[in-house]
Amino acid sequence: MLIRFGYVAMSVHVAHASPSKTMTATQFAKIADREAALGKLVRIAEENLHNTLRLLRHNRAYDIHVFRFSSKLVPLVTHPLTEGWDPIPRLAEPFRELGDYVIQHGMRTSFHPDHFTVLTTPREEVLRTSLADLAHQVRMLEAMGLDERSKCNIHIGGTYGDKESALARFHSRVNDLPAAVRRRLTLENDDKTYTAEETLQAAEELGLPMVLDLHHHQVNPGSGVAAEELWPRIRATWKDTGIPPKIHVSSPKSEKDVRAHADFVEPEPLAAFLGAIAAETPRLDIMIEAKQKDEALFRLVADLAGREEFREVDGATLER
DNA sequence: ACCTGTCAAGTCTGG
DNA sequence: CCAGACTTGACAGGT
Repeated sequence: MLIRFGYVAMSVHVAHASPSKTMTATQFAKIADREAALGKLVRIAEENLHNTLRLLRHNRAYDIHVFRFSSKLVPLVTHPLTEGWDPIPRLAEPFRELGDYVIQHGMRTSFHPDHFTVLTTPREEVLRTSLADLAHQVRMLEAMGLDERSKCNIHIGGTYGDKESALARFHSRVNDLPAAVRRRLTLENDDKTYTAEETLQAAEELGLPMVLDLHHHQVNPGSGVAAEELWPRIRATWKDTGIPPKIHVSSPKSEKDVRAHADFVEPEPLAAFLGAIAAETPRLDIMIEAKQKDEALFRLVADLAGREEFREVDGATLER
């Protein structure tokens, strides 16, 4: 099994490289000249895109092939204050440059909208903004020239006191999505509401790939079925995508606060999981969600690479 | 340069 | 019906 590792949005090693700089809505509203205010947002977005490219170069230097873009690359883009504003044409060049770099170096990239994107919502307005968010992220991937192997990963959402009807809404809303959006979706089990089993069932029914989050499964295990038992079905959801299955790993911050992310990743549970699935899984991509970002990646890879069962292929790729 | 309260956004719980 | 928790990087305003 070939395993690649990646991290989320920002690096603890590359200084002053935030890809999520922003402006508050209050500040935006204070600027009388709307064109000037929008121009400022474009400048911030350019800086975010530039910093993202710096991060990709850093990733390349350390053999990191998996990366999640910040969901805040373009500030306030789906805010009501900027209604009717379309900054993507103005940002075509930096987006294209990012995408070219990703393609040139064979990287796997994705987006993961914030928890305000909820397709299960009964509220019309929330659904509208959720769809706008998704559409925006897909447009950014398109502006980068990245094909449908670059995904947008979402959770199913809330229950509103009735999981059955929430799931029914989820199904019909996914089916109503524009094809270009739907084909980019992946579904992830969450840490409170929709278990890995429930998420898997929805993914199978909708024909979407499922991202298994091992930490979420640990704190929201449902019936308690082991992740490796679900794995053959989860793996099967990736069959026709042209990309390896992806999982998320992180560790509880503390016993008191098990859902929060720790600085680093405990290697042991992951090593055990990988041992259980290695035989049936030729390739796997692992997204590390730890506070110490790429440093957590380096430590985890070093730990695993030191074990007998693993062989280091490059700085962020292992063979098991 | 550094500190602290605040920030666009949703959902859920509890009062 | 409303306040607070959840969670998080960065802003904004102050020293």
